[in-house]
Amino acid sequence: MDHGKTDRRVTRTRHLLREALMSLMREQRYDSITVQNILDRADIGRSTFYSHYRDKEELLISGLDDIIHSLILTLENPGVQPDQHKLLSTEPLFKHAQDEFQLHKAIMGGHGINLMVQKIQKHLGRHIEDELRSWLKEDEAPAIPIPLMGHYVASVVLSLLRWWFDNNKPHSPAQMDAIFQQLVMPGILESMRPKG
Amino acid sequence: MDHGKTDRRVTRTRHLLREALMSLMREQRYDSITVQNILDRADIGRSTFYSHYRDKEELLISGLDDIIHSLILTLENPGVQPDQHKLLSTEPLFKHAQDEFQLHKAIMGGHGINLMVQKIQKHLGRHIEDELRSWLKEDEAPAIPIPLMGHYVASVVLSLLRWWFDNNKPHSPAQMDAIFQQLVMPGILESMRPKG
DNA sequence: TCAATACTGAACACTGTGTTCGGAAATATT
DNA sequence: AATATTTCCGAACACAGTGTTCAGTATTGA
Repeated sequence: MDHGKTDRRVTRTRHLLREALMSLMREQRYDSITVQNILDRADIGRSTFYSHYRDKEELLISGLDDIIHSLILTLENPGVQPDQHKLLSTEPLFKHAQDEFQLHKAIMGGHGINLMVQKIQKHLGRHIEDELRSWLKEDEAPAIPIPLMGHYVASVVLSLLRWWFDNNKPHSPAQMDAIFQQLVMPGILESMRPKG
Repeated sequence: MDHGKTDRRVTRTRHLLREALMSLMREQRYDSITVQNILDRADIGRSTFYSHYRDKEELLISGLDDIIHSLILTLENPGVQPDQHKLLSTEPLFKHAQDEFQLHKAIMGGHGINLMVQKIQKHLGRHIEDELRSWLKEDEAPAIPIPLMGHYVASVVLSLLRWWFDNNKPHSPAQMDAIFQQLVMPGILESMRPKG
């Protein structure tokens, strides 16, 4: 009935591989990591690897999709009621990044990791677009294209996150969110007024 | 006396290699370009390549440093008098990008090209920091760290540039600069007031 | 116990890297 | 023009990493 054990086994192997890659990414840049490195650390055979993943990049993506998903959820459901003066709360993101420091560092640090950043940026951008659109009354059109604003906000979030890491987290998540709001909201509010 | 010919010859070879790389980057991502590809396109021998550059990345950087330099100059000397309501004019940048479209596309498009973006961002960030500091009266301290603001502004500039490319340049350079000002300046001005 | 499924690891072909070196070609010097 | 110097050429080589194959082993489920 519950043939979960077989599946768990498969999952376990994949899990080991992901963990090995993540672990290695904390020590060296993604580009310089070898499939053999991963194999050694995970203690997994070569052919086993290739029976699960087409190549290194597929492994990377598979591991990162989970993280992205949880990040997106974190941002989209901040557990706070909507606020006309707050586009989105980035505090949960910074908090998440603080808790899972190593992981985020691995993500932000690497070179071939930009897929990741692009992906987050895309999701986040879309989410922000929706949020912005909901602010508009019908037949209103903002001075700046909504998709551009989404792109803008998403890139700022990630840019602040990167700065925060590169400078060893000199502020608390709440402070970082406050900075974000302070930098971004005035321009957004200004631009959302149809005839400024 | 004028032994320029020898130097020109060397320069010519290097130039051919750079051009070949740039040309290839317009067609495929940097990562997938082979040294042999470059050699073939430049019609240069293998050992000659390695007598000039340590590896592919060094060639990339050598070619890009020039571009970065000219971009930085463009931004730092916009030929416009300083303006208390304008942190920097990005119009020259967008204009430059329009004129040298292929090149910029190659720069923004690639994968391993992030060195480039990082470099520009660093220079630009520093320049903006200086500009911001000049706005402050002595013993004033802004609510948000100056370096963070520099990082923020630089990342927005590059982010807008990228959006502009990805969406086939739907606006004029002047319009893009206007959008930049509109999004960024309110938050900056707000944050520069020492006690808001 | 038997069959199915998942893992192993050695061997292999292949692609790309960076080095070496004898000789050719271009350039500079006299 | 003859010679010396510098630069370039390209084949050959050793090396590292990729992805595949396959016969054999270990695990699991009935």
